[in-house]
Amino acid sequence: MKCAGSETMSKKEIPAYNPAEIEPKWQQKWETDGLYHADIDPNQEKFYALTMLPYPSGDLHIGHWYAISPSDARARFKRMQGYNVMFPMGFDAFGLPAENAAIKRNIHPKQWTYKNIDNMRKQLRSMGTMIDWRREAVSADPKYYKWTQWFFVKLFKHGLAYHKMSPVDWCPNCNTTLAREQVWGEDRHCERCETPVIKKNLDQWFFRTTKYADELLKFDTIDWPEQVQTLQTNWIGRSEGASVTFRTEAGDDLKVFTTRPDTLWGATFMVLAPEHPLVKKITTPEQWNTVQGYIDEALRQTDIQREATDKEKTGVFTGGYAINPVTDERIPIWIADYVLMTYGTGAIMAVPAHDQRDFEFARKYDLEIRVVIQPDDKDEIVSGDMATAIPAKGRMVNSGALTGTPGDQAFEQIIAYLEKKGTGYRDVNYRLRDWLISRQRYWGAPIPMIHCPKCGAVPVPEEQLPILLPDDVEWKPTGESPLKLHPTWRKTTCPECGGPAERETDTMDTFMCSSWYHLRYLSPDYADGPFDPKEYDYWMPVDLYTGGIEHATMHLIYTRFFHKAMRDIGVTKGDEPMAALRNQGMVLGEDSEKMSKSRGNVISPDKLVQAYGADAVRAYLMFFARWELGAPWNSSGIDGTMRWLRRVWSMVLQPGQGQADQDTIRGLRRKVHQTVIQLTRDFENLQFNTTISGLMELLNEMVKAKQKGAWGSEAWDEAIDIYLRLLAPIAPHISEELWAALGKPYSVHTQTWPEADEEAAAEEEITLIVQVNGKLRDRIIVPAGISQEDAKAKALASDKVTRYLAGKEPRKVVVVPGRLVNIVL
RNA sequence: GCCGAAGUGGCGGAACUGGCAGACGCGCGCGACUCAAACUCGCGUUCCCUUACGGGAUUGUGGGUUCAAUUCCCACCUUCGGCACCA
Repeated sequence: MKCAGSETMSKKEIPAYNPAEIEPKWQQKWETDGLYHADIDPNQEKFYALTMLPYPSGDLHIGHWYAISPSDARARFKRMQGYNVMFPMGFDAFGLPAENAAIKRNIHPKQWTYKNIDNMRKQLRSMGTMIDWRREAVSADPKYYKWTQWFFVKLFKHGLAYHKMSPVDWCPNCNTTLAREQVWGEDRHCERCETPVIKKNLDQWFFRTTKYADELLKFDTIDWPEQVQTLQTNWIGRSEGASVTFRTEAGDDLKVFTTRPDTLWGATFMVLAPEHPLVKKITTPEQWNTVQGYIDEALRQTDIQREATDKEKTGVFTGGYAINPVTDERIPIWIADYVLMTYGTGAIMAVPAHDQRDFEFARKYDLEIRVVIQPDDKDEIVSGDMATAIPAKGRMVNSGALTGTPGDQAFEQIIAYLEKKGTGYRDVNYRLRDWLISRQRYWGAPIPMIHCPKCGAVPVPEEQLPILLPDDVEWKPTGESPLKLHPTWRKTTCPECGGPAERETDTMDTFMCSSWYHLRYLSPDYADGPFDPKEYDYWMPVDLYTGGIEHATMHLIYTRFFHKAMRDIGVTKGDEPMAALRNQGMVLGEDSEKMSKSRGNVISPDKLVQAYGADAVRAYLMFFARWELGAPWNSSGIDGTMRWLRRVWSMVLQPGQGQADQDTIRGLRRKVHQTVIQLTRDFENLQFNTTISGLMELLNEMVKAKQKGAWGSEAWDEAIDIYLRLLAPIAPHISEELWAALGKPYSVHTQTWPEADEEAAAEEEITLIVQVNGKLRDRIIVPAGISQEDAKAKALASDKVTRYLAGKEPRKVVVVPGRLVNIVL
């Protein structure tokens, strides 16, 4: 007889599980041994596992752990499966927070950044990751940004970088311009500091992302989440339609884009954006004062005020007229701020009967509303009776030669008509804008361009790169680029004519640095190019990229654009940089709010590591939520994970006693091999929470088997061996320590992933579910291979069933082999 | 307004292909150990009725398909994310 008491009495003294002792010990040894070095091996299949690199803000946040440690476990799993896995790390080291912190504390941004990097390296090591540190890349390092600049020059030479004067978004707090993607929300605030942006007219550098708009919409060769595909597709905003040219009485042609060319006969007026360049020419002298007044008013308003959708539409008549190219009628030209200069041509043909905005405008200013589309499922539309516009497709009416064209043909017919007439053509428009990359700040890669009064904008010759960032600079933000205020830095000579010239003083958006960091990891010290082609050919593309969804329309569009542009320039190969992408969710504070210092709900990973050890923190982060969703932190939850690791510890080290029977042994092996099958599947699918619960379940079974005397048996040794290998990716330290304690050959991390023995995993007996009218009435233990007839017979013979049958014949009996019998009365 | 995701016990979540809803863990309750507490271990824990046996309800709501629905279909509600006068 065995009871808790006798177990206690026979207990041998085993060392306590002390992560503070074993974790640094193994981290050191792995480092010394170069255990995680990833080198080209043509005989082994490669796996490039990449996690979005952190900004060196000072401390690793629990969010970094949540992003990195499950990804690390996944990479370790792949490695045990036999892949040659590269898991690199680096730092997105340029950027504003360094300058802001430097201003506050009066230390140099470089010093601040590199001090933080040192600290974060230490923290990343304490996590027990399999990072190959030889491949680390730091974007603020001249040997890195030399190539960022080199890429800029390449883009410029191939016509993909250009500068122009334009109204751009300016963050008055960050004192710099922002890309369209970095302006968020209804109030158009800065993505970083949440200050509402304003417009400034500046000469700025852009990358021609719009050239790749169509290709960026294709996702068929990559395994990316639907959500990211949708976000990018919406962001790019492709609209198919037509460009139509209207003559004006003032002489100039007016081009508009429309997605509804089939409504052209209903275009009864035109509207220009107030900033439209033709406004001056079109406006008649009598109307000039009114128009000028309206433009002044529009310019005084912020974008937010102007673009508020609930605002009543306003506008003024210019006095000018255009000619509708299909009706040859004179139609008035208005200006109104509901037409945006930034989309299409900044001018529209207004079809009030079939566009709600135009309808509201027409009603307010008493302009003609002419019905030209009649949907089949609606009564005849009478313009005077309309309460709203009818934007639906339908048969063309009042449309000259095309009257009667059915709705499904209208689009093609009108395009053919316009193209034949020469007044319009099929066209496509995008919401996507070119990427504004100029930043008026110090801590970034200088744009390698020279402005020569004679030759214009000339790229710095490649052999002169990098253009180093000077250290002796006043980096206080004044709204001007700090580099502009440096006494000597900007003065140079023109590489083309040799005359005096000036350097570009803006620096690059840091998203440019992070568009190619995955390439620098390949060979961070390579001096003959941005990367070693040998490394590229072996490792690229990235096999699994993980990171937050917040970059869907920023980094993840930029890096795809960058890759495609470089492919066309001949630098990279293949169409996409990252073959698969997965997003993790966010860890919220215990109050279910986003963690922030001001809320005081920040969880410090360092303190958790001190209290529980890295293995417990890693495991808890993998266990406590669905990885792709995230969840609020729960402080007591981690105690359960710690308890589990301690139980693993004593299960392995504490000997048992007795002799187990065959059923126990068979049951043990069954659970072990079933767990192998489950964990292999779950790791593959990044379902980290169930890998942990699977191991917890197996532990519970093993402890029971041990109590029944399984300890010391062959099956027990096999179970322990497999358990430690399954645990290794999740909790690398404790598994290594226990592996060593059992005298197994170093290292558990170079072992192969266990193969399931399907036969051992198979169930011999199953619980047959017996339902009556779909309700559970009985469970019967039967042999796994039971025939349908036998299952039916057993179910009908069940006492509990006969009670419900009450002598009647069932109408129907459904047998699902191996699962259940449903008796329908 | 448009696009997308998600709604399962007190909480985080599980359920591979339509087949036992609630695995695993937290929390909680009872018990063992202890002078006591912590740790640890054992048992219980969706809700309602019932002393019990047992029964009923239940995966946001309402319908539908099916022998059978957390899973498929339709409508709606809530929450979150994105976009927003995009012609």
